[in-house]
Amino acid sequence: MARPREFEADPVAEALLDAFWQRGFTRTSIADLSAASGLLPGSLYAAFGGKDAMFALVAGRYVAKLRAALAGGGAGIAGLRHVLDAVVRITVGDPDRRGCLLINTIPESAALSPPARAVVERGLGEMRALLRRRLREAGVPRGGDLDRLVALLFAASVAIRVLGRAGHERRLLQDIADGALAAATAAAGIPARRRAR
Amino acid sequence: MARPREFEADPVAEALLDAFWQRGFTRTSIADLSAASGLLPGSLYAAFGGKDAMFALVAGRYVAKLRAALAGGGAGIAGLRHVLDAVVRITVGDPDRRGCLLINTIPESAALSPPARAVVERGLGEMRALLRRRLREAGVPRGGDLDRLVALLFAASVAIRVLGRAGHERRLLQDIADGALAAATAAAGIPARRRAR
DNA sequence: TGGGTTCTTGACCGCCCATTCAAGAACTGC
DNA sequence: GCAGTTCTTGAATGGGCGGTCAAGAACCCA
Repeated sequence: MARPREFEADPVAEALLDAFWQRGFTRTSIADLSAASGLLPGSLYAAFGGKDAMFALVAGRYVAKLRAALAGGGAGIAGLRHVLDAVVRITVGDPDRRGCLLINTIPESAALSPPARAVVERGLGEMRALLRRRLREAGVPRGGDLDRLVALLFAASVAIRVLGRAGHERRLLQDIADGALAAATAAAGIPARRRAR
Repeated sequence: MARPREFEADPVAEALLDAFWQRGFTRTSIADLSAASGLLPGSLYAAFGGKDAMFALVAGRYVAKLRAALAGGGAGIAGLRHVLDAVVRITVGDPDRRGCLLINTIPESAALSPPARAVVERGLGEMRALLRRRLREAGVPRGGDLDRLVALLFAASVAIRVLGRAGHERRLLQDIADGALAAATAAAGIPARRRAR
């Protein structure tokens, strides 16, 4: 046995996530991470490895949180509504409007290590798979229609996150969610209920 | 009069655009710009000012090219189809899959100078306005429906560009365009013609 | 109490960044 | 051909980057 570490990994990882989420991978320096976590560079490297490993860790935790935020809401069309509304809610609920860590990372994914890039890509794939599952539960049969609806709902989710980061007003983001959902329900032959505004 | 410059501004600006488009603002160094343009740093600074000014210039040229690429296609629903198909075409037509310079810049817009940021925001606003104009031409009256349709089509365009940069297959991007267009035509009461696949 | 192990500290490394500048080169007008 | 002006060159600047490391501190166990 030896000297115990003076910090807990969880809150430190959360602080690293905050830093990466706000400034992105490239523009977040080790000094930023050190300031955000309260740990000196040496301790960060001893505990987590290099910047790449820190980002991969943080991205994995982010995916888990996203998964939890979008879970529930029941099956069928209600579940779809729940997912899209949750996307809007978490987007505008962040006062810093940081958008989605995974999507923000796409333009700089060439700067990521392969493992970190894999975490990002798997996370996005999971979100797309969630929408597909919900559509299947809503009674949409496999086929071209399903593909098109998954694409549309995925696109809506991505755009809500991107335009949320760009600072667009909630109304636009909600219009995207409503428009995509109305399209999905109509095309799938599910009675859609227009959302009150 | 004095010594004439040994290069033309236009092809040099085009080279700068290529560099920024590929690697983004932050990760593109002056050395990158120098290598891409064939000019030494001193000449770049003398001709264009600092990195910020170079990016603002380049972004303005990019907007002009985008405007040209999306123009035409006639009025009404045909014009809308033309715009969305053009977005898909220019996205998958780029072998490097660089996506949209403006949208790629959103996550790092905090690193931009205010003038450069303004160019980016105006460019995106112009694209949204183009979709709104086309919808009006297609007979959609002003009101909540118009807002929702603009939002959906804009979201589709943004997502096509983002997911194109992420390397997704053409099929997904075309599904997004088709889904959004089908939704728009259906919701607007315009007879939609399903696209052949 | 003392040896062994692990953690923390903060200075340090070499490199690359955006930017500047003095010196030389190339041109025009006289 | 000379003066004046502008352009090009290439090195230099200070600062920040990701990453490392030796030294000291804190702990467990014997």
